[in-house]
Amino acid sequence: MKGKTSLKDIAREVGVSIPLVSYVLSDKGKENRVSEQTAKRIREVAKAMNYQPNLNARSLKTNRTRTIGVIVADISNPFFATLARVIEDEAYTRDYTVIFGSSDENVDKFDKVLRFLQTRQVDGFILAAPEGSQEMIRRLKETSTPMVMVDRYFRDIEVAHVIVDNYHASVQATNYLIKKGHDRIASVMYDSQLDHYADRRRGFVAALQASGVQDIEPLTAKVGHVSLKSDMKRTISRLVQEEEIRAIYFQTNTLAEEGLRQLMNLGKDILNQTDVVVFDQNSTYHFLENLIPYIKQPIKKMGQKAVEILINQIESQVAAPTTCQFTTKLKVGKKLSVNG
Amino acid sequence: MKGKTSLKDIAREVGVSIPLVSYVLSDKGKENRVSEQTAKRIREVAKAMNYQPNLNARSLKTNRTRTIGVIVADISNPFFATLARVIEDEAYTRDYTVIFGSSDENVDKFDKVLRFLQTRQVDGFILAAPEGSQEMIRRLKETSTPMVMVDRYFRDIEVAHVIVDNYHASVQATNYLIKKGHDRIASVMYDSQLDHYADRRRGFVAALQASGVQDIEPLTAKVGHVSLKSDMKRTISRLVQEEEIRAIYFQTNTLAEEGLRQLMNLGKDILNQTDVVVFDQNSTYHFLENLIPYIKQPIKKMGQKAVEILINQIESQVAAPTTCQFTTKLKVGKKLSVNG
DNA sequence: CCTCTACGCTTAAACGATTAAGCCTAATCC
DNA sequence: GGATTAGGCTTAATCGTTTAAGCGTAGAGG
Repeated sequence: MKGKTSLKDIAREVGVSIPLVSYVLSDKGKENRVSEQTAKRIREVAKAMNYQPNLNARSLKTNRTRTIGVIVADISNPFFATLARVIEDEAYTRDYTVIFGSSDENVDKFDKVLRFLQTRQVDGFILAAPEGSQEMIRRLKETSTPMVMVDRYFRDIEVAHVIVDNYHASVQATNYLIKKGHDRIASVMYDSQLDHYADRRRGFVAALQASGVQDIEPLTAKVGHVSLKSDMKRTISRLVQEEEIRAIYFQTNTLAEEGLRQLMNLGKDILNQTDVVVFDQNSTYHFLENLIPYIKQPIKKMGQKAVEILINQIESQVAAPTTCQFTTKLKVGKKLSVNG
Repeated sequence: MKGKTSLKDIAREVGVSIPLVSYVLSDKGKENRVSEQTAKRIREVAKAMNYQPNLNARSLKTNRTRTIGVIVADISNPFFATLARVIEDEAYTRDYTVIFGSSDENVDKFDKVLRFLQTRQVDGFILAAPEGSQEMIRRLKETSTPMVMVDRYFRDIEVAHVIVDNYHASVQATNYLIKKGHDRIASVMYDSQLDHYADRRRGFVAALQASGVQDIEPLTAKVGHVSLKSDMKRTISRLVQEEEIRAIYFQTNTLAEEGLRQLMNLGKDILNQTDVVVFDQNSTYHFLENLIPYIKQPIKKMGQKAVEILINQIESQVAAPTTCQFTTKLKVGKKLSVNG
């Protein structure tokens, strides 16, 4: 990356001062009364020398980097990978750069990445915050750092966020299983205090209660993030073998992925007998789309909206937190009988 | 992001000059004979004021940003998402930041992203270059920009790269199908000039020839990137229905995903009768891992190695292109008969 | 003929950091 | 006791860019 040409080089070549070159190349020639002749010459030389502005240097002066920091749970998780792609595209078209970080749902790591990105002078954040990160979000808010929360939010902190209507999504999912004739429906969720999970849980409970189910506790199962595999194994075994449940609503795609694996382990008969609904599609069962109904989130719109809101905050000091809640769709394909 | 504290603020607070603060906070106090007393005071104040260095400003002086640019085909593709995650982790532990960009296998977009990242003063690149990008790679090489190519490489440009032994991987995959008793084996690949695809093709051809197959042309099928869906539909129809082939080796995961979908469309009987091998695992059939044998690439090692090589180049001007070729494994699970 | 304005440019200062060089005082050396 | 050295700091320059302010010259206006 050596021998990059700077304004100085161009100025020397053309025989003018540095600011003049700066004016011309940032299209402020007119306001600064640069003669068209000189301007033309400067542009020519700049092109010939393949001038690329040093955005870091510019940032120093302008105090704006046109860079946004995005922290998600795990960039290799399909949901976040897709979201990341959308954010990247949207940001690039607006001439912003994106720096990603993964928190692994861990507060300390989240904090570390956050600070790291701040050190990089990002103009703002798009965050899928982990459980227990309220303090950091408050800290950001106090310093009026532009930010938008995605996927998650904290009910008691007023921050711009882009989410889906998790409550009604869960109602949709649960009702689907009810209408399929199941009277005993289980739901597997993460053991987490995050509000969007609580919303999903409430939706599930409400739908069951509306259908007359009373004793809901044994139908819900919580698994840990780090102990996912072992917890899921125990959970599926309990639900399917002990409780003999044949309808499960997995509240995230990672849960479904592991859950389906465990269902398979119990044999294809059980797998085929069990009706499953999943929150969020996942390419995991993409080519079996017909098989697993799923709650479809408008990821593309969510990502674009998040970028839009964030950049509005950054560029015009919009203080009022903008909130955006999208509705989901339950996608049900024709069930291709695997027993065919 | 306002009210950030700078060296100046600390200096004023402590009552010393800016450089003194700089020396202390960058652990160069000793060399510069700062008294332990002053140093202590500076550290205290820095902490109290929550000082975070402005890495952009530092970069301006040091001419190093500790940032690397990573351009892949599509960050939402599982292979690249996983690779991205590995690169991110490895970079973070080395105190480097990563900026990602997707090229969509499109040269113009690749060039655009490349220039964009250069503008951001990245110290070097990790690139999965698209077809036809030789010119840009050469340009980077001429300016001695540190870089490592991953997944792909150009046979005629000497650049550090981290790839797998594509030739032997293909031999493995093809031999697997041969050993399963198939005498007519097809392979679907992208219609691309990229050398790693050529290597895969050669492996396939060589394995077939070694087993005595002569007329290989009708057994190979090329599909386009943009016209993937329609091409695949036609291809699968030709191979499976006209040629009555029941063994297919898909040379990438995206090909397999679409190919399997098309196979499904032909009915589950055909899907079940057809033996498939895929280059690279994909969470698409992750929970059906038992079903589809795949060529496993050591993504984690590849990503780590790429970062390592790149940072070596950046930090010690290692000019000699380092090359790293990993071997793959054919992963075959027990075939779970889908027919029950 | 003197002043004013327009024009086309330059100088200067700043952003936040790094790094070389210099200055002053007090202690050490022979 | 004069020179040297060590210690503890400051000044100055610089990275590439932006932006405000200033400075000549020439033509217009009175």
